[in-house]
Amino acid sequence: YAWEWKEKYGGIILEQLKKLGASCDWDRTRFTMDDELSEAVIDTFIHLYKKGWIYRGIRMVNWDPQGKTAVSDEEVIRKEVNQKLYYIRYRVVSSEEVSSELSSAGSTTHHSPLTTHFLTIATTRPETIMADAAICINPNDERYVHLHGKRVLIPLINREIPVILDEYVTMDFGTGCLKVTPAHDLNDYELGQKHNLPIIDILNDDGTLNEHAGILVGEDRFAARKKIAVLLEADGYLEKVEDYKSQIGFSERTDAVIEPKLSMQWFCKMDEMAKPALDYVLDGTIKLIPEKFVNTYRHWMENVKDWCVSRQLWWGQQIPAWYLPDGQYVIAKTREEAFHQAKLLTAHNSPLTIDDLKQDEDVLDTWFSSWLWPISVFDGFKDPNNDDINYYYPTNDLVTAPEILFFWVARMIMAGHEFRGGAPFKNVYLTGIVRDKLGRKMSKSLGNSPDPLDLIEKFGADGVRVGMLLCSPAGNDLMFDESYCEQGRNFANKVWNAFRLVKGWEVDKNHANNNQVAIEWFRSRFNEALNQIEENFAQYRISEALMATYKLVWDDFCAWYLEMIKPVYQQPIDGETYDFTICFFEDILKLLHPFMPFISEELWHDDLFGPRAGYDCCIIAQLPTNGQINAQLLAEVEIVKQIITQIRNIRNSKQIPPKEKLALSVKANSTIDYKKYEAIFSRSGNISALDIVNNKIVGAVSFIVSTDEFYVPMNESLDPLAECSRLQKEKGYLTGFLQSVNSKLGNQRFMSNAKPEIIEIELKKKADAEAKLKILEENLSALAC
RNA sequence: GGGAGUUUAGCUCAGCUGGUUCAGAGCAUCUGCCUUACAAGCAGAGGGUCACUGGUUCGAACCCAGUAACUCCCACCA
Repeated sequence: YAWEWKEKYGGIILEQLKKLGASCDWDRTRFTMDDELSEAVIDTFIHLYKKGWIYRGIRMVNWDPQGKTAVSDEEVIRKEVNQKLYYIRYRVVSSEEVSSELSSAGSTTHHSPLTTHFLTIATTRPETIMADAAICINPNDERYVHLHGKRVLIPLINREIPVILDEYVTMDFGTGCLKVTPAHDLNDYELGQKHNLPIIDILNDDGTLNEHAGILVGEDRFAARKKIAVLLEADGYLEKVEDYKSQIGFSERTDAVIEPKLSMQWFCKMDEMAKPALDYVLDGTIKLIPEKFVNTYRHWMENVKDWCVSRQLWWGQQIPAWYLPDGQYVIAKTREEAFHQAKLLTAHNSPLTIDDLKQDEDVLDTWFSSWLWPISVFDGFKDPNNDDINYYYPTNDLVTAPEILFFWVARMIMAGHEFRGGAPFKNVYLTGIVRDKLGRKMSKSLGNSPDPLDLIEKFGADGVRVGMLLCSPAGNDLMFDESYCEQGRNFANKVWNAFRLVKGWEVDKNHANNNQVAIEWFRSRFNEALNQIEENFAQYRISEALMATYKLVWDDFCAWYLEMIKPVYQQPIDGETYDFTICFFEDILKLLHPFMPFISEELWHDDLFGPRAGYDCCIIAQLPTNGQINAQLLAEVEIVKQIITQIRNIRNSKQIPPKEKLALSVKANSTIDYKKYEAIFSRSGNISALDIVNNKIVGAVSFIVSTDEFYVPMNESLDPLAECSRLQKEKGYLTGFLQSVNSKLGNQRFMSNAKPEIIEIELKKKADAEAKLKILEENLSALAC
């Protein structure tokens, strides 16, 4: 990782070291990688060179004239700056030269002879006119049809340049005439390439004008700008000057204005490598998760440009190119080999010595070593058939950030194909970017990134981890907020408290187990959740897997299961229930471990779970395997839970304390055997007795769950009016619901078009609603209202 | 300018070939409880014109078209 970021931070590290007073020639100190990686990088470079995929070419770099170095894109800071837009006249050369006085050029608005013999361009950089290679106009621009095929003279130096046509020029910006300066602007360079224009570089490395400029030689670019404006003005070439705001790049280190500068660089051809790398992703050999990145990836790969692999830095792998004094070069692994090759290039009796060779001072792009990572990390270059690489290549999952999908991931795929003949991994999981609550990227300059150690101090390592994972929905950025960590801490606390409860139980082996239903229910519920969690993991939905685990532990295990089996105060628990509970708890620890490694491991080794052998650790414990699910039991317990909720509601609304026992009578219309759940009603609902009845009970609070009727007798008499309005309200809702179902079923086109199972569901909805309505009406009439 | 994506409850997000997972989850909020594991808790409750407009369909959060806002990547304007 240090290597990966060296390009970005290498300079900063050097500065710091210098400040500390380290004494050596830092500017000439190279930081290189370990020998084996270094060798692999050089070998692959040579390999690609021999295939003809490495070549030298011209590229525009960001040049810092003050630091006299090239700077990377990340080190260029763009700022909005007030500038001047200079409107400059160029004289059109024509056969019928009209001699006219330039000095009285005040009236250009109407058709004076001037407008036909001059064209006007707008530029923020008048000092570069000496580097102009052409004037470009849009072929569709009707204003300038008369200029097609003409030539113009650059003011002051009177060099003749052509007028070229290209749709690149926007007609409504400036004057519609663009000066083309291939040496000092990237777009102009490309335009120049397209139209075969000469490249005239008028700037020295320190930003002063060189002899190619012809005038103002030796002046700094900004001084030259002012002076040339004066000269143009004096000779009547300056039409006007406007204020103009635009973005300008500044060097991060020296704050100098960045100068685009053409330079020779090493390139790696991409088209032949991109094709197979694209295919791996399109044919599913490599899966990108989330899938949306496939589109981006394809777009990139189809429009890939050749990769500039050389960098003007001191830290990095030096390019294995060696120059002869005459400018020729050879590519070789060592100086000796280079010398050997170089001799072949020179005449027989050449005086060339090995010391005459000069190695290229540029280094390779950081990604030129990083793309080898999946192979080099297992020593796959030096020893291509070793056990590790055979086992780990291709690996299952690569987890990385989407912003380096192209820089790193795509290139690893290319390198994998080229150097090992296959994809380096099967799945790429792209994480989100961590942002703060306001959606801003976490960064040092904004100061909005919390210190992880502070967070851990506050919420615990598990709490912070859970917090991070809770807000990591698959494929989205994560909006980080401390409250998630708080939730994580609370969850860890909950687990701890559940442990304390179980730990405190007295066990009586002779006690009978009357918790079979609860135990069987939880086992089913656990298996159901396990399926769901596995499925979430398989789809890389980490936050959802966590939430499913969270709910299993908090709701099902703590809130329901433990409450169901919890022995009454100071009573022992039976041995069987206890043993099952310990097993469940242990399985839960295994599920929790990926999210909460510390607390789960800590509890794992407590003697509550029995003695552990030396290496019996939660981290390597096998996850529980899928077991049976009793679907009917699960469904029935859901109904039981609803009933208990209803009872709790009654307590709430009638201000009955939870400690006071209530009786419950059931008039079952379904086949559910409620007696089976009596223990649960008793423990979780504090129900004294469960009676199965065949008739309605008058004077009791009634409610309906599913299609069964429940009655809770009250000591005090009920307020019939309040009961009545409650039932009326429910009736109103049901009637409306039934109406909508009926209208659907009455619709001919629905009946003929909808799938049979949909119709069946609608029919069941209708039947259920009707049954409920019937009960409600009976209850209402019993209340006599 | 080119490309990709997002828009569902106060917040962060599910919603998997249009119909029981259809309007959901967690957090936050409100109400009542210091009930013997847990107030960092328990028990309840409220809360949404599924960005907007139109279309397709018996039926749209979901499909199509347009509009708006936001985000990211790449290229950057004389």
